[in-house]
Amino acid sequence: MTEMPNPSFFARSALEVAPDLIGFEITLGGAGGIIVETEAYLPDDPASHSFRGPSQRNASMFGPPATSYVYLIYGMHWCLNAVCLPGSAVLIRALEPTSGIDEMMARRGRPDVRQLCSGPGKLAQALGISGEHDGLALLSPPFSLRQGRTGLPLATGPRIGITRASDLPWRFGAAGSPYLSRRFHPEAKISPGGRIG
DNA sequence: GGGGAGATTATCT
DNA sequence: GATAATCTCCCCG
Repeated sequence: MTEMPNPSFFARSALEVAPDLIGFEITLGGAGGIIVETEAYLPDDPASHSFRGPSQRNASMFGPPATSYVYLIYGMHWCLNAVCLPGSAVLIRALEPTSGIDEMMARRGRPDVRQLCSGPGKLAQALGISGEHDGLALLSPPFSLRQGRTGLPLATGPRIGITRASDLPWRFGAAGSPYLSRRFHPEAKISPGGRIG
């Protein structure tokens, strides 16, 4: 029950992996938590960094599945992705903090647990993620990924903060979790631990 | 508790 | 030179 996922877990469309990652626990150097929010980015997706093909920044997105893709946004925030099939990735958007909480609070400079990992930039800062963590294997130290919780009620909605393809409901999360970057609309709830379609 | 401004820089046009 | 998968602070009500 607390096993690492098989590498083939990530050798699928990001659209399948993104909802399946909800409930997994990810840590870096012992700090991290339960994944409660993700977004999918695909190769033919205008909002994806891979849309115009490989480049220096997005090289990791074309590497093997289960690789990290870390990039800097707005000149100051790092974001962590899990690479799936080539050119696709899942943005890890929010965690429910479970381990290394004191350490994460120190990195964030805030005592509020709800503000530790409730956003892609926040969780990267809390876990100490930066450019040096780009292109690493997510299933090997210093990262760890394991099944945490099962049966979480799943919600979907439009992705956040993008200008292109902003209507697609490719954001996934644990409905009602207090650790989301933003709430989902109530009717966006899918099914307890269910699959997407 | 919601809306808006500003921060700050790698990457690509 | 414009853009960007964000966050925080400040103001308003």
